[in-house]
Amino acid sequence: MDEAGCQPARASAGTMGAMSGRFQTLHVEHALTTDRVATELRRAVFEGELESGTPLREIALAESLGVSRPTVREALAVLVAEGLATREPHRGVSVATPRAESVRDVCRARQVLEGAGIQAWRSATPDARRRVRATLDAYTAAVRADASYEELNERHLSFHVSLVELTGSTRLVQMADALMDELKLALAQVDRVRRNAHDQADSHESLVRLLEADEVDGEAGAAGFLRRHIADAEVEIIEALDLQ
Amino acid sequence: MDEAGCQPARASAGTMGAMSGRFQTLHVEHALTTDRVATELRRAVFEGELESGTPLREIALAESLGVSRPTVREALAVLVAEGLATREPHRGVSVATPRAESVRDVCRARQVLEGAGIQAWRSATPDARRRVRATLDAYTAAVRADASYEELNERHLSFHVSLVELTGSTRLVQMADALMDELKLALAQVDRVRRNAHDQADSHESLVRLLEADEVDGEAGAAGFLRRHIADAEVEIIEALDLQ
DNA sequence: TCGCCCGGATTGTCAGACAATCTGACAAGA
DNA sequence: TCTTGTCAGATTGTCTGACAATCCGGGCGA
Repeated sequence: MDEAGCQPARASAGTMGAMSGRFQTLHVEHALTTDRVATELRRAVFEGELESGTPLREIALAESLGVSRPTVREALAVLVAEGLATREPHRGVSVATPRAESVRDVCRARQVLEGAGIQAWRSATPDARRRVRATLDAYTAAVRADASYEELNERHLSFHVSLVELTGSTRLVQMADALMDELKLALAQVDRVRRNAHDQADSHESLVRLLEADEVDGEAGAAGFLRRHIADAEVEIIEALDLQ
Repeated sequence: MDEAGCQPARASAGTMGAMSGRFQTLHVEHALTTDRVATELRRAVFEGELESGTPLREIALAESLGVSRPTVREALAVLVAEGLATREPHRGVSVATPRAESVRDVCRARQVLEGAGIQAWRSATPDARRRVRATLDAYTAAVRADASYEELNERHLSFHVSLVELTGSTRLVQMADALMDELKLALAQVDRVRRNAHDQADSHESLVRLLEADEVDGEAGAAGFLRRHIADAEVEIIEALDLQ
């Protein structure tokens, strides 16, 4: 039921936009220009073209994107609502600056959402269970194929979202998507140096093996595994941010 | 959580330039009109003035609120982002219609978020623990004082949010707030008939007693209590909706 | 009856304008 | 020199007016 094209084109734009390459301006059929602009801005943020803290001037964006200022304003409001940018009254919108505290908060929230997914493993639909395996396989395949940094990120985070999908709640999945977008923003600010952190595919394989063996609870089960995994990711990202 | 409803005194916008004493533009809570409009629309939705499905015409709203159409559009975008309204391309924005499925989904999500709060009881800050007790007391006091339906709702849901605050995660609290807003929307559509459902204060008292006794886990503990409580609320709301 | 076209209504988007406010720099005074 | 007041430029928040695209309901013809 997640694949059924629900009406809010915005939700899927977040996860699909970064993967779908660069044909945004041409191929979108009846996409409203506001969404187009928002998607373009998201892409620029995720790919690090816009550094954290960069002010997003309405007039400059309107001219460079070939749209009007009200349209830009609406798109900026979307970005702000998603937490990817911040607005200060009369001082405009700028790219959000991920602080260590916000990374900790995001990871605490991930802990809850993904943990709920794992707890729901036994009662989850076979479809959702298959999807966990599928997203993991896609991730490991991308790792072996030496895919781009952005694609690895995308597939890695998609796997974690698929854990939340085990709960069967579209709202929880939406929340997880928003959290992942914030992480993508933070990761985009990290210098390209640590792009090699993606040999964790094996770790995820172990996690899914535990699930498939129905070893869910406890510190030795999938739950504990996930807790450690997210905690590791947290300190890793924070360290990367701290040393700029 | 509701700020003092500041109706900004924007009376005479025309005749101000010619006089002498022109500095001293006091910094009163510079409420942007977009936020004012969004707040007003939210209030109208929560108090049932706008029935579910009512189309929100931009021009009509602009005239009746005394603002321009772009401002209304921005406010509507906020409502849509919050899930209180839905936009269909080229057909405009209308008040969201809570379906049984969405209520189920909201309750599933609440189960996860509030459950996480309860699990975090022992590790929560004393401040957060006190807040749970405080919001409960405020709720029961309102019940005894025979407060208005809206106020009872507000305090009831505030209590549930305070459970999520035990996690210490601002993002989880934000998510809970959004869920509660959706519930408020659904409850606003329910006819006033079942306003008597608010003798549950005792039930909440039992829940907090379990927490304060550190009896968290298990079906006999606070966790199980919460699960049953939310499940009950779910069927209650859905039944109320189904019989229109 | 069914399908097609049409005019009104509404949205999506644009252009231009203005006041309020913030920023940065420069001049005046201690 | 350091502080302070003022000012011009830049930017936002909001308004007005306009236009094309699209959707809706109704009349027309087959």
